[in-house]
Amino acid sequence: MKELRVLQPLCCGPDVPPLHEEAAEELAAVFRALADPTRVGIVSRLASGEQCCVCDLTEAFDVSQPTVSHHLRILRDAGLVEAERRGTFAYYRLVPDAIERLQRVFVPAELATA
Amino acid sequence: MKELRVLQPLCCGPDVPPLHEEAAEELAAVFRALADPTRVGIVSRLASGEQCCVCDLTEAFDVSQPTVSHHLRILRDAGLVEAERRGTFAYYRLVPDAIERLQRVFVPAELATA
DNA sequence: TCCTTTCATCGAAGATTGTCGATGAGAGGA
DNA sequence: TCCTCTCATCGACAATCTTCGATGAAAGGA
Repeated sequence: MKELRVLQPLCCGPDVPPLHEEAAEELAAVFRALADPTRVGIVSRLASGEQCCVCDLTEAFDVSQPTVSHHLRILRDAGLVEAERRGTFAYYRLVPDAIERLQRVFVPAELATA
Repeated sequence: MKELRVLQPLCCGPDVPPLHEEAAEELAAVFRALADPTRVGIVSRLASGEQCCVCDLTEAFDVSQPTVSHHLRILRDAGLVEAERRGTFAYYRLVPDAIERLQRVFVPAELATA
């Protein structure tokens, strides 16, 4: 019997049957972190490989510095970005594998066989 | 020169350089539609292939019927699900390719060459 | 025709979110 | 030591979101 299943939980392999309430909440939390155009822009920018300090992002996205810090905190809490302090600067980068993990959530139906 | 770029816009191919403000807003809108555990659950359920009427989903997710209708409207507006009326029932299913389109948004850095 | 069933919409209440200015903490130069 | 620079946190306000009960619309059976 082939069970088609498209939205996969973040944590486990492709053979976890339903999508528990807990997994749905966890997935929704990640999507919530990406549910803002400024945050999408930040992730996209960091995803191009470069590290950015907060002042770079503040300049790039036309919002105030506290707002950028706020967005970075949300992305950090969601496990999407991480920071490294050098002197007075804080350099942000994507968490390695964060994107790959997200891509694996969307498994095309014809490939998600059980 | 290889330009690494991970978050792709929804609309176009993989060779669209930055992520315009407009594309970021469009992406964020889709993520916003998935930023709720009930909606994640609905999409996951529909993604397993079966069609569901509203009363099925109301029974499955422990929220009221107007709330389910509200969530379905948000998913519909985001282009993720579509409805077909048969008699007094409304059957919902995933929009074909909606998941594949989403998966293509997350392009692992080492594959996104320009 | 009248009643029932299914679903969408309306209006309201409470919670969450995005944004800012003000402020604080920490590093480093003069 | 004092000043400057970078960044995080706080407090507040407006906007948005989630949820519900009440109601309306459409289909169909008795």
